[in-house]
Amino acid sequence: MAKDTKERILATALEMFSQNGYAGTNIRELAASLGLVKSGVYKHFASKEEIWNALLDEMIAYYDEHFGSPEHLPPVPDSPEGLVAMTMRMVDFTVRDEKIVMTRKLLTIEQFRDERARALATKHFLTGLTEMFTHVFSGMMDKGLLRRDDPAMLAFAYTAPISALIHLCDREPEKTEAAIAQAEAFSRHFVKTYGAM
Amino acid sequence: MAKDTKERILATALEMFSQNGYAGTNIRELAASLGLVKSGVYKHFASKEEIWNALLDEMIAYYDEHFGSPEHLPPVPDSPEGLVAMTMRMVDFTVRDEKIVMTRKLLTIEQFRDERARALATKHFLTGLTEMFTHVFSGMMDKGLLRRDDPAMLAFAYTAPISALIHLCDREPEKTEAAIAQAEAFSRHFVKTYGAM
DNA sequence: TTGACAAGTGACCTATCGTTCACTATAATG
DNA sequence: CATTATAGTGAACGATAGGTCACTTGTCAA
Repeated sequence: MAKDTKERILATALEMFSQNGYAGTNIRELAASLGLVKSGVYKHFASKEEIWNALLDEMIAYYDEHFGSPEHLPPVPDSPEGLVAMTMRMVDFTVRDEKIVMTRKLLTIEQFRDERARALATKHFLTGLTEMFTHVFSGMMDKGLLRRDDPAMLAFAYTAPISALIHLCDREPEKTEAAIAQAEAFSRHFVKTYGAM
Repeated sequence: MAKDTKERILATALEMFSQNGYAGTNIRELAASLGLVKSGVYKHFASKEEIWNALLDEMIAYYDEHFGSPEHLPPVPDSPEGLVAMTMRMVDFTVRDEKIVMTRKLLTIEQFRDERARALATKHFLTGLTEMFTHVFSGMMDKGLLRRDDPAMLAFAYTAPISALIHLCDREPEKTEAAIAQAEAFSRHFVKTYGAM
């Protein structure tokens, strides 16, 4: 009946794959948790692997849509404190949005097995963030808010520690509050270190 | 015949688990790659899960033995360039030692499924490194080689980006050279930024 | 009203999983 | 030399995996 079954399958697949991995997930359970029997799943996807591919397609499309083009770059903050605030908004969102958390876990788990997961993981965890903050820091230097320096290096030095804390939240959710506090402390330390005097 | 079969099983299990995950590995293949038949494996381990547990025991013991106690802390460098050199020796070793690479991949893959893997991952990827370099930076500040600052914060700011590059090498080995070069550039940038003037 | 189609069911298929067991070869021990 | 434990074999086990298929149901258009 439900026309959105296909999407519900993908949503549940994300849930299960991100917890138990592709190999550790079986179609019976997936179907059962949607209130249908496994053969019903095959009305929407030809195979388990096709579910996996569709899920990756969705994740890649989502990433490109939200972070792929220059028009999605965040605004350049007007003050050092603005950078801290923007960062904390991003961190807070990314560790609390369940779908994004599951996406990260899935990429983390499957990065060694699947080529596309591998590529998306690097973009998602490293290069994407660095590029984004290269733009931010470049703009802040132009505004005289940051000491002149290599913006790409600063972006890497800034985003990698925060990314590490985000991964910590994924791994040990009970440490989320402490990790967020540490992210804020780090962000302030960063602006103190690199802020224009 | 071979008395070391038990260890060979563990070595092969590390190889396979780190590539395909626990659920994605089967005992038949594992046994075959050792040149024996699957029932032979059960002469040494009661179950697949026992192999997993023994492997984790080994990894935990190895970690505690090599990084667990204060006596294993690295010497405090005598110059900023000494810090760069020490860092690069560590990075070079850790991305080229196959067993350590596989250990990291295994922890990465299984961190969401197994409690002990989760705990070891946090130590291995985050807190262990931070503690180690907190000591290093504290010593360098005492020697007047680094500007006075919170050594724990500096250790976090230093190790997290390097850790991110190590993960990149695990994920995309063909980028190893570039990642190592970036690690060195980052290290130099760090000492320039925090070095005592 | 009817016909076509999409969505879901339940029984069944084959392959493979982890695991067991009776058995054999070997090598050390009394 | 007889014995006994160890390491390994090969066939078989039940369970479960992914996948198929004939069939039913509900919906909507002609």
